[in-house]
Amino acid sequence: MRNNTLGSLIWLRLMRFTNQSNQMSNDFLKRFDLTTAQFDVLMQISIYQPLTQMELAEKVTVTQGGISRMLVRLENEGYIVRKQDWKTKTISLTAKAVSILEQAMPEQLAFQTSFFDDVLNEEEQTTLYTLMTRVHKHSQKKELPPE
Amino acid sequence: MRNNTLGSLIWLRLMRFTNQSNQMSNDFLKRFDLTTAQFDVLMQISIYQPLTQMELAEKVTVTQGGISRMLVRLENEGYIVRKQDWKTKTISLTAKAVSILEQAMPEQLAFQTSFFDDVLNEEEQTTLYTLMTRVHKHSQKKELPPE
DNA sequence: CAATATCAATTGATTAGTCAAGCTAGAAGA
DNA sequence: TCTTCTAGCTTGACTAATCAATTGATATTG
Repeated sequence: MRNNTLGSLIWLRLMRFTNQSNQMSNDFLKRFDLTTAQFDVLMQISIYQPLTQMELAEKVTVTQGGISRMLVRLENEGYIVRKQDWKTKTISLTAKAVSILEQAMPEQLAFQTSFFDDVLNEEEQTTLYTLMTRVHKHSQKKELPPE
Repeated sequence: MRNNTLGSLIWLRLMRFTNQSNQMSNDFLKRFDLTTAQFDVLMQISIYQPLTQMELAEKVTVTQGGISRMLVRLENEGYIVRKQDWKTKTISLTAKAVSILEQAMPEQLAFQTSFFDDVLNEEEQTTLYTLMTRVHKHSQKKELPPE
């Protein structure tokens, strides 16, 4: 029954790895009272602020509904402010979020980096990045096969 | 503010890709009335059945709580049967699940494979698989950095 | 034999997300 | 000006997961 292709093995590997490292990252970020998803969203806001919810949703590849709920939580925690600007809501970070990010960002970057630095040299990392970039870019313009 | 390392770029790429391809896979599997997570679980059961919930949880890297809820759904849909064996519950597939898997498995495998076959040659796929395997295996024995 | 320890599975509260239907406010047409 | 359209956001119902506390069933100990 198991006639796996190389591609399907890569796929599973990627899924298991991201799943696992995501959990570890959640664990790590507990010291800053953040989850990986929240950190990701706050980072994107900090880079592109001020921006609308639609724009943000696209950056983190989440639906409008998903970003709406996430922002409600972040707003309740006092990390962001939204103000109705015209018919759009513009998002920006609070001082609290800025100061937490300042601490958390370098540490989280180092944490992410350590997954690769520990086992791959620079050349191998460049190769991995190049290959994954090609795969990712391709997937973005991929169509669903016909039924 | 953006002094990203190569590792952190790889990390983000992996997260975005798996996130996206997972959604596409969900979309694809709708024709079989399955989600990616359900397909994954059913596949593992089909390979290792009969097995306990703990064992299954480990195979798909989910907590006991997570697998418990997932199995309730799969049981309600008539895909699996659980029977209390001693103090453990043993899981096995129903005929319905077997026949659906028989159809869905080759198609899902082809679908996964196409993410890579379309843009990477055999050698590149082998390289990608090797690198990711090293990264994944390393992450499994990784410890959380001290506070 | 009754009390307790142990291990598997379930469950309540929460985060995170999807889809699709419903609001809401400003823009445009009659 | 008043209705209609539309873009952006929210929300209800659901899948999927986590953690931590609880339940259930057997095994062990006093």
